[in-house]
Amino acid sequence: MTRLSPTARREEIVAAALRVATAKGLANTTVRDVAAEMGTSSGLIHHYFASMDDVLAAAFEEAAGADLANTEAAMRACSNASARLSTFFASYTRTEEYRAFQMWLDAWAEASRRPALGATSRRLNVAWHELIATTLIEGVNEGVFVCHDPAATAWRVLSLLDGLSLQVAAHPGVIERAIVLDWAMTALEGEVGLAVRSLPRPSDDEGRAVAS
Amino acid sequence: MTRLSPTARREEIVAAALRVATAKGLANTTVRDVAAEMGTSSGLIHHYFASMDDVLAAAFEEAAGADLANTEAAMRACSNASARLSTFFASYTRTEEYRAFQMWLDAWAEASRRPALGATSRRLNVAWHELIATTLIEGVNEGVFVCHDPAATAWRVLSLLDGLSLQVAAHPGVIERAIVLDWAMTALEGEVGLAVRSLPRPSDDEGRAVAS
DNA sequence: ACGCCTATTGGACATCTGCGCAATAAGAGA
DNA sequence: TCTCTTATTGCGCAGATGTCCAATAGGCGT
Repeated sequence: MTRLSPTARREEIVAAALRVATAKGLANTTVRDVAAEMGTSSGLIHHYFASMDDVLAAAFEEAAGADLANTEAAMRACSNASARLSTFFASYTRTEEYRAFQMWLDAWAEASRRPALGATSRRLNVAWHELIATTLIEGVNEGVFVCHDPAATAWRVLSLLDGLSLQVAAHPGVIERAIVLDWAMTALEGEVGLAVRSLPRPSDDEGRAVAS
Repeated sequence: MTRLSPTARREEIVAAALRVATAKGLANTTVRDVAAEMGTSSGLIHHYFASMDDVLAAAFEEAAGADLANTEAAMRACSNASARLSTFFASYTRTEEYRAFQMWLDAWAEASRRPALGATSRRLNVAWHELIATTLIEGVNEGVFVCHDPAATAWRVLSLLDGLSLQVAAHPGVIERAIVLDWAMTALEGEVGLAVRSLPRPSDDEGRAVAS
């Protein structure tokens, strides 16, 4: 259709791919889907991306990277490590649950088959881990957390959240989504020597208000 | 080729599908792959299964169901809850890591797209959960565990293992597979009020000897 | 030895997939 | 207004996929 600049077109392709992937999953997103979403020909996409793998990787990066950046920003606004952790949990479950966690499932499953998507998925997962690990170290330095191996604890917290969210997304009804946050925070409290429920739980109203 | 009885042929289809799925993932297993693996025509498969979804579900059930049964049997041979938990961890990481955890990744991702596979995946995940929850309750009754919500703790343990194993499978090198078991057991010890490292860690030699 | 049931064949069918390429046209600069 | 770069088209290609079906043949019971 209308002739766009390379950068603008590239961004629109990624945006369209993300819209399709959010609706039907990364693994089910095809070149023709994206072209139809944009209202252009399918050949156009290969003029900007060497392979579909690259398109999906860029779309995934767009979505998950934005979630990560939002969470990071929200945490930076907190004055202490405990508040940052609470914000992390609230932000994680908000973005991961209300948005499409199915995209993460697809990314993990496809990681071994699509190199670019796999590299992106890996990089983002590591970034999430470092976000937690950094906060744990800050908490230890503040004297409020007891944690002998922040990197290990961070992987456990992240993996626990992923594992629980995975059940919510793949097997609806097996775990009530509303309880995931509480369970994960309880586990972390045990890990860093806090009393159960000492980290304030964000209320459901709060979470829903921001998510809409 | 050789004419088999319906039950025998059905079993061979499932076995062949499992072999293919182990090699290249559930999501990448096609009717023709399975037929080629058996050395028969592809039409034969639809004489026994209404859809490919059913074939994959049966193959996944065969694999994951066997792992579950083996773990259950090994745990039943233990005399107390602590030993049963140690056996659970050893058995889980042995089967899940040395075998193809990729199959679980595919099952979770495909669960929303393939009804039969999704139902099987759900059922098996719930069964794993109940295995842990039951053992936790036994430990509480024995007076060795302190656990206010065994069902919640069981979901946390299982999800933590899934989340960690997921990283090992999807992003090789990000987490060393050898350390997953230790991390998960450490987390559980915190959950049930045991001292760190009080649950005996199965040695690597042990694990590798049984896995071969 | 014969007949019948059905396991098995082998390919047709319609659809989808990623990718590539020659042709077209839009728009910026001269 | 003309030219030239290149964004965009539209389709072709080769291969894959799930499903279905008429035809074949293997083997059990008579």
